[in-house]
This record gives sequence, structure tokens and C-alpha cells, in this order.
Amino acid sequence: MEAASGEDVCVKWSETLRVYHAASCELENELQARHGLGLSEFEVLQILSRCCGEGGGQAKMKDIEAEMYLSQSALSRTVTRLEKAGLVTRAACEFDRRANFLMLTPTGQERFDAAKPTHRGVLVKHLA
Amino acid sequence: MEAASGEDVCVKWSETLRVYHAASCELENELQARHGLGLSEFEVLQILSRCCGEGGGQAKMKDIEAEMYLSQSALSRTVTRLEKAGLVTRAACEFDRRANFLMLTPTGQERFDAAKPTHRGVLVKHLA
DNA sequence: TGACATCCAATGCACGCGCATGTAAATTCG
DNA sequence: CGAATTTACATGCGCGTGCATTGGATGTCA
Repeated sequence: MEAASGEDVCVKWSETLRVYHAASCELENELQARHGLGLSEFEVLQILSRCCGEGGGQAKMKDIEAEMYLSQSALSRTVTRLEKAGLVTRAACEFDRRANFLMLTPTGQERFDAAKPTHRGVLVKHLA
Repeated sequence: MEAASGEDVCVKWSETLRVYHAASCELENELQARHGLGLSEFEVLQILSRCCGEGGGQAKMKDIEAEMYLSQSALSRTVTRLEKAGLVTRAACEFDRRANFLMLTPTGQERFDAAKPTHRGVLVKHLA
């Protein structure tokens, strides 16, 4: 039965690879072409948007890192890109000046809302 | 039902992300630590090994490219690394001198056979 | 046959990533 | 309190990837 389960995992893995690559490549391309966003940039916006409803979405770097499959350094640079693009602002935390709060700017919220259908469309196409 | 299917794909996608990242990171780390192989390098050896049984596994670059989720340039460099490591040899094709044949060296076959259990073990761990 | 399109593989280049390290702030403990 | 440890984030660095281009070989067609 070990051998049988071994066969299963290979098939399962190649299926996972197929779906993952197809979807993530098209996500990357579509988001970049239509909205000028990389996939991990979109994902940061998504977390920020979900994390704190409408008001003024804000979250700590560490919390975002915990929700993403991205190293601390990669997240830091991704946020830098988003900040330069004016989609996000960093704000020092009053009570722990090591930590940063991230906030969506209005423009950031707009761009995210605009990109959301593109994102969902690609997922439906590849996972439905 | 569109909305419902939309919800489904999000869950499905985050599940795919979770499994893919966990497995591919551990594959990368384990193969590197135990056998000095990157994941895409292992995958090339795997295709070569499967592609032509024992005799002297050989396949065209294009055929390998078609079986992998890797660009032509990335494959070219991956093969260069394998060649430098002595695990693979390039041989010009007699009938079409644009094409290259790839062949596993004995050392390459050995290294692949040694790494195979590591690879399968990680997959079982994450997909069983 | 000669001009042009197509195909295969290699390479220049820019980019995003992870690892290791640096800096500053907070926490722990003698 | 003060030194050592830990935590949060930024940054230097090397690496693997994809895109665009190049060079060489093949195919096509008038």
C-alpha cells in the first residue's frame, strides 16, 4: 500500500504543479497588464483590504507576513514598491516603535477593487 | 451560483498555495541539503531518467521543456549547471544540428537514484 | 538557387526572491 | 538600573527566472 500511495502522490503533485503554474502565471500577467500590479503586490492589498474592512484598513507587517508565503525581506520590498506607487502608507506604531502599520490609501483601495474581478476571473478559469 | 463558485475557487486556491509552497520549499531545501540538487535540476534528471528507461536516457531540450514549467532560457541554464556538475552531457543531433540531445551520465543516474527517495518522501508528507 | 520565414538553443539584462546582516526598539534578568 | 537577548524592519548580496535578442541551422517557395 506504500507503493500505491506513492503513485498517488506523484499524480497529485503533477496536478498541483499544473494548476499552480497555469493560474499564477496568468494572474501575474493579467494583473500586470491590466492593473500594473504584481501578484504579491495584489495579495498585500487583498490582505489589507480584508483585514480591516472599509474604514482605513491597517495591519502590522508581521501580521501580513504571517498570511503570505513570502519572506520578511520580500514583503518589506513589496511594501516599498506599493508605497512608491502611492497605494499604501507606512505609519509608525505609537506603542511599539519597532512595528509599522500599513494603511491602504484611497488610490490603493481603488486599484484593488479594480483588479479584484481580474483576479477572481483567472481563478474561476483555472479552478472551476 | 456564480457567487458560490467564486467562493469555492478562493478556498481551493488558498489550499493550492498552501500545499504548493510547503511542498516545493521543503523539496528545494531537502534536495539541496542532502544531494546538492535544486528542484528544477532534479526534475530534469527525472525526465531524462524516465524518458528513455535505463539504456542511456536521452531527450531533446525541446521535449524536456514541454514537460516542465520552465522557460527555454531557464532550462538552458539549468542544463548548463547539470553539465558542469557532470550529471548530464549535451550531444549535437546528427540530423538536426539546431537540436541538442541530453544524456544522463552514470554519475547523474546515481545522484538521481539517491535523491528519488527524498523527493518521494516529501511528497508523501505533504500530499498523503 | 537565392531570399525569407521558422526553429533551436545560448546569452544580455532586469527583476523578485531568500539568506544573512545591520539598526533600532523593546524585553528579560541579575 | 544596566547588560544581554529578542523582536521588527530594512538592506547588501547572490541566485534563478522570464523576456528579448542573437546566431546558427532548417524549411519554404518562387
